[in-house]
Amino acid sequence: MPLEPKTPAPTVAVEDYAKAIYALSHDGRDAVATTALAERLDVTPASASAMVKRLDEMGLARHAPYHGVELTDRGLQLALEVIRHHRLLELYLAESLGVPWDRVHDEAEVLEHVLSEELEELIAVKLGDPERDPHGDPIPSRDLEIVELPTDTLASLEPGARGRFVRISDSDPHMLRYLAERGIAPGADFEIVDKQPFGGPSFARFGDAVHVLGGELASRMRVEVER
Amino acid sequence: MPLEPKTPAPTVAVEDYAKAIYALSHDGRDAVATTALAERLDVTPASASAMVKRLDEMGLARHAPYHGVELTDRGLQLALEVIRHHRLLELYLAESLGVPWDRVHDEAEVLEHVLSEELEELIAVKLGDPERDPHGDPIPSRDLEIVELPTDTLASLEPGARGRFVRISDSDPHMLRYLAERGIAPGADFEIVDKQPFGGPSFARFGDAVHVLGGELASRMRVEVER
DNA sequence: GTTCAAAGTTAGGCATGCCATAATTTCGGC
DNA sequence: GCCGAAATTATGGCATGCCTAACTTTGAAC
Repeated sequence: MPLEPKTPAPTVAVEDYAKAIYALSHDGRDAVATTALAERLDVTPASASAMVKRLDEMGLARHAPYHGVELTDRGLQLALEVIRHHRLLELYLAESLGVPWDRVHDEAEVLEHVLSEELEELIAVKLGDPERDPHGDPIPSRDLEIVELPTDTLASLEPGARGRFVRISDSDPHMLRYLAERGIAPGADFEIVDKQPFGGPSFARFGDAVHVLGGELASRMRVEVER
Repeated sequence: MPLEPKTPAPTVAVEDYAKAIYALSHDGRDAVATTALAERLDVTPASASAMVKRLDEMGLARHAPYHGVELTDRGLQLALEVIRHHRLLELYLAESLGVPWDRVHDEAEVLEHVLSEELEELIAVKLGDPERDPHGDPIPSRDLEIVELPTDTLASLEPGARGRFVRISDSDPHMLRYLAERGIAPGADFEIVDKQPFGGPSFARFGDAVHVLGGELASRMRVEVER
């Protein structure tokens, strides 16, 4: 029996690079600058350059020197697989184990790289093949399809606007805790009551209470606007 | 603020060595031979020797050259912590996610090294601070106490003996699957019906059915004998 | 006590993986 | 065509953990 040219299992670093490229390519497929990648992963551009070269050799990315990286189909698959792991884990940890909303990200960040396909499947089934994680991020389906809905930021809305808060980046625990403490979670409907200009806070009514949402926070909160 | 002389997090290999030393020292504290360690971990004696030296330098073991290794208190703690992770995970995977009995070991083997203390705690609480894993192995308590009950092997019993099957090593999936298929699990009461000499099979009645248990299997099944 | 095999150790290397600094090249707008 | 920014290469370091080969120690047999 001839030995297959077995692909070695991707390392954690490789998976992180694939995820980062995916995220920076606007969840799609345009080219990503080495420097942007380096910054996001907190390494020097030289290191990122070297890794990108490796991803290319591994067939996970196409690297046009001086012109950025793109994921290949296989690279995209890898990225989506890891993201599926991450988001399923986030939801699972929150729902089944009661890990606080603002803590699930860090746990998932580690576990995503070691989750077996078998466990992934059991978790997905147990959760009923969910489509979004606790932060409102879409979970790639079993066959790695993902639907990224275009959204607005809450900060962009003027007083009188109504909508639904649908999503927020999972990477800033402080913002998450702040929102969690106030009972604001993806899925909540709101109405903009007031807004200060120049990056100032928005005042939004969620249920009965009006909350003050600082400019930075408001610009991270993704919303669907009621038309 | 002066920097603490922070101990670097133990690597997976270090944790595995600590576990192996613990297991080979008869769940206790006598010295373990380098070669035995090497064999169990499937490395050469030279490699084991080098690693043992490192454990010593890390303060996890005491290595008396040519006279074996023992775990220090810290090493023992580390081993028990990892074992607690492993066994809690085994039970959790089996109970909460429905991972088959004969598969939980391999999954736990990976996850034990990355489980955070927070998750460990949530799992322990969710399971109600269990004392045994699905194979009947005792789970170290929160403060890392562990009670290893002395047991006999089923193979050592003569016809007429009655007892309870309490434990079997988790590391051989084939045996586990064999038992699982026959509905034999730790906790089951049995009676020895017949036994062939010279490592031959034992015939044991579990419930209504009499099962044939080959010599090797029977000698791995730990039992409490009814007095 | 000497001897000798087994057990154990050291010496020296190798492979992987990932990062860094420094020096150089390329790009693209002006 | 020049120039600064972006990116790349060239080199090297460090951690891990394994191996083989050669040596040392131990302890039991005699």
